[in-house]
Amino acid sequence: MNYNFGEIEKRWQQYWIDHQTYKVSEDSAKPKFYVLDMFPYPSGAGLHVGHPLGYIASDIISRFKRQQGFNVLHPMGFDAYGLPAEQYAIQTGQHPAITTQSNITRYREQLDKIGFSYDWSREVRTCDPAYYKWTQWAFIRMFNSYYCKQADQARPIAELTEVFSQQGTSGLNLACSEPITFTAEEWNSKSEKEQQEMLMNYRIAYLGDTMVNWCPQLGTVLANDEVSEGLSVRGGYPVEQKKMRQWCLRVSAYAQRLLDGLDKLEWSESLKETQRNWIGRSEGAVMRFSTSQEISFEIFTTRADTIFGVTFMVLAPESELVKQLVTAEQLEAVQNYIDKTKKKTERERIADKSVTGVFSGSYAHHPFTGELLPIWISDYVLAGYGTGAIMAVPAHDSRDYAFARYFNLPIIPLIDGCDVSEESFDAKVGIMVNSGFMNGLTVREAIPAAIEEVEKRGLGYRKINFRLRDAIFSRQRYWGEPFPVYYKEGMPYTLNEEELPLELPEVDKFLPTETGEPPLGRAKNWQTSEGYPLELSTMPGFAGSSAYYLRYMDPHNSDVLVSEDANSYWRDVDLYIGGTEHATGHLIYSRFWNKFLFDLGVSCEEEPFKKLVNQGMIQGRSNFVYRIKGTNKFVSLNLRDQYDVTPIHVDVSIVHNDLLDMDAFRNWSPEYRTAEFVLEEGRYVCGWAVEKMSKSMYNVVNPDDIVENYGADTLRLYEMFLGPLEQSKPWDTNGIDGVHRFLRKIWNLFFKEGMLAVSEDEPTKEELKTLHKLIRKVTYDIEHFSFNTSVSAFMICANELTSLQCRKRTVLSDLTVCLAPFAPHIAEELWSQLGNTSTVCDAQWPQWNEAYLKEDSFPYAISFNGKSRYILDFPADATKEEIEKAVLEHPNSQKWIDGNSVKKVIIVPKKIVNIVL
RNA sequence: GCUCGGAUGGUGGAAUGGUAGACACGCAAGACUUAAAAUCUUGUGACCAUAACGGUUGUGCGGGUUCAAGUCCCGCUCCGAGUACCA
Repeated sequence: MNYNFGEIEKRWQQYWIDHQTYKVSEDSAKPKFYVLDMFPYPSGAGLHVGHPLGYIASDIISRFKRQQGFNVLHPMGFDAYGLPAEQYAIQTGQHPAITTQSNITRYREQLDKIGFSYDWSREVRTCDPAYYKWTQWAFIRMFNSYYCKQADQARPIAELTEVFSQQGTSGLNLACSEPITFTAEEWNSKSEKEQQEMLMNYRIAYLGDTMVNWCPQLGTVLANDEVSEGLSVRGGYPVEQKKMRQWCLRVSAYAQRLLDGLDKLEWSESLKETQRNWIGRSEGAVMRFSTSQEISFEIFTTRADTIFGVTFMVLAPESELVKQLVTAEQLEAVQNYIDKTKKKTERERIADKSVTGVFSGSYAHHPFTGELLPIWISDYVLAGYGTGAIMAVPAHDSRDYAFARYFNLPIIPLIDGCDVSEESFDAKVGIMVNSGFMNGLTVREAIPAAIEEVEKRGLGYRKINFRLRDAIFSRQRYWGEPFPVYYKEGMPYTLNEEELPLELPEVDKFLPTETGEPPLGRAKNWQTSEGYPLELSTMPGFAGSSAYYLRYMDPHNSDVLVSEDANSYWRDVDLYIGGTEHATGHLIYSRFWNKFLFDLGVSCEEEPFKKLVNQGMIQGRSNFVYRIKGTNKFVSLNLRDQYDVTPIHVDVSIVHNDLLDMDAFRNWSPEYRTAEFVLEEGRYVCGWAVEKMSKSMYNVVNPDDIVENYGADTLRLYEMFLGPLEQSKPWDTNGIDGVHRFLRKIWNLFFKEGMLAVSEDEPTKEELKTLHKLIRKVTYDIEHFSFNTSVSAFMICANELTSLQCRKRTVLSDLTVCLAPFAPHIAEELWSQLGNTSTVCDAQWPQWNEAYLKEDSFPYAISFNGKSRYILDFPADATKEEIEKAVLEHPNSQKWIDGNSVKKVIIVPKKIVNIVL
């Protein structure tokens, strides 16, 4: 009987389906374990070999935990809303639902071939109305909530209107867009519409006029995490700043909790750091500056200690203050400057590092010295951060320094001995000078002292600022969740929860309307039953992925997002595996969303993902042939220097171990039909390079092909064997034979000349040692996500058992159980061949026995005067005297002792044995 | 600029401060074969040496701690990732 992986894998996959092997339900008798993959967006290209990497790792953990007696929840679904399907729809007219469905079908086929232990009965799709009902439901709840900073949680907005009518805003500390105060009388005298407008200031989901990232090519706004270096992440189109009225989520209200929560999570330090930077907490002070005009304005600074070094002020061009502070003489120059900066896209503004700015004509008064400080306008100050205005301290801030140098403004150094002739001194160290009451203090002491003084004099107050902005939640697109919102007299109202889901309507075209409205403007009867118009934007991609892990707990419940029973059993995700690219997007939004649901009492854990592992990216490994210029002749890699050649990408599927299949190459493209080759040693060797996996580089490897040629078990093992899970690495099919060979070796331990040849004899001590070494190593490795070394451990074990000719049932049985998480198909087959009637996934994970692992001998390190060292083996129970004697009699030691005046010999196993001569 | 990673043979990569290079690929030699493929066996960091034993050196560079450093500490170089006028 040969290892016929194709037949075995197909048969067992069918068995698992027929027996619903991986279906799980709540079981209070067992501890739970929730293993989650980041669900994929089903793109048209299908899966390449890099996608399953994380899925294989999570599947190994799932199967392992199940064998250890856990009740494992391991679901999968699809993040089905997204731009590519819609872009494709615009080009072809094909409805995105159809494209998405066929892509999902293809993904599912590809995933099924790899033998994952998903409970597919729990599948969710974000575009399914039964699913997005709960996305819309959460939105309604956010709309109907405000954030109370005293209680530090979200609360129903009805509570707030009650309080407003009794005491106005007095005594309240609320997260809001604009800080405003009013009395109960003022509130009560407002009209319904005016009250609604004021409530917008506090809702967690609110409609706000904000500067947004507008992408003209995509025809939609984008969130900050969807923009990178001024270009859209999807598509790479330029993005510009534009003021628009948009739905927003008050994520910023949760900034501190999002920051604090990180400490308790088992995430990689680098990912936590990325989130900390994104949240961007900075402690400082707000200071008020009066001006030569009627008004005064506030700035934010983290360096209050540098107040005596302020020589000018700067406003962001978009700041409201500009209008108020510009003088008549400067009006034209300022207007020109603002027009110029407005024309720049975000990208140009970032790329252009040259110093620009214009004087407003006004002056601010220095709060301590009363000196006049010119107020400038420059785009190096951002409208969106702090107050959109700064105090400039050129001596101690490099940007202020560059500006001061360019416009010839004074620079006052404040730290003893610092040299600001060439550059600013930004470091927060040194002794203060030229600083009035702070003179003689260190910078560390001066910062709090300055804030204290500012507060005492009533010039400002301590303030913590966050970089984290509210999430912009509207997209002017078709293929997304519709908002459960309608408009009455221009004010938004949400639908009742009973009216959900509000299904995505059909449209004739997926483009904006002639009047520039989003595609939903084309939908017929897009209004409530009372005839009020419905919202035309749809929700962004991250909406549907923000709470999907909760839905998996109870995916078919039509009454609630997740029942209390299901939620209190599954609680949170014990292990989440996915890519780092979601660090500042999905992983922030999800945490925010979950915290909101936690405040509502829907989710019983405040953090959704306890442990998170980022699998590395699998890059492509391209192959090249070298064409001699102007010919159809190709020269092998190591001879190419002798010719003038052009490297050409060649499809990796016709290259094996970097050797070109020349016939296949001639058939690959008509262009190469007549290709000739210059060979080395009769072979054509291709060059290679690590590049992104993409069609144009001909380096995409499809997992289906690997499964076809080597089997799913080989693919699974090989992906793990490639290197550490978290490391990015190129895919290189070259080494796969070794892994495949290992599986055949395992197979051959069971079968001899086509027959099962398993012995019932008791295993020997040596055989037990080999087995238990494996169990210990693999158990440890799985718990530490070191799958590459566990595959090695299996290979060593197989080699040892082969050379021991070990065919003992007890040994092979445990070996099979250990192998099951990695290579489930072959393990099932061997397990059933051993006569078991249950599946190997329900077999108990074996425990190793230390007694079998005891070493007979132990290596001792012997060093002479700390200058040389030998390692000698001694029996584990050797006494100090025996070791001493043996060391001194050892020829190497004698040689060493004779030629050198040795005073001290040290023998070190775990404990040090000193021999003093 | 800042933050976080990383640097070990021809290649991918192993090494709780304790025999560096496990395991695998590749390569070489051998066995089987008419031959090739497949399979199996042996060898494989570099240098020196040998009939054989063996020796020297070696984990990006320079220091340090230690009986002992790829691993810990200090200072560099290079590479990768993220982030960026965040005051």
